[in-house]
Amino acid sequence: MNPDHPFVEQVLGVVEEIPAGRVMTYGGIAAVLGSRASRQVGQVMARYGSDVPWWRVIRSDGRPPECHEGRALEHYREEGTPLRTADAGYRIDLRVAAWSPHAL
DNA sequence: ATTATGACGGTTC
DNA sequence: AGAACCGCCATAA
Repeated sequence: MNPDHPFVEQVLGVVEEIPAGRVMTYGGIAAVLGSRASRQVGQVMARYGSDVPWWRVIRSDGRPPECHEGRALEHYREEGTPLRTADAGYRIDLRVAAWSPHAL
């Protein structure tokens, strides 16, 4: 898997399309690319996600990656992403914040 | 080649 | 709600 791999470019392309305050799940992105390889999306983010709004890519649980949940929270507050603050940390309101690149 | 692991997801219990 | 399982595919050992 190198940066030139089409899958990588497509993933990064989709992520860049996500508007501020909105989010997309790993599986969602994989689905858009006609795949179910949500893990590959995660891998791509881990390797090449440094220069895209990675915090807008979350898990289907409505929580950002465990490693960066604190980091992501700052961005969410900054962008006004719909959050559902609960006792055990917080989670994104997927019902409202979920986004799809269909309308482009 | 085989096994384990990972910024994951969905189903089942 | 939480845990166990299986599916997915690239990488590392």
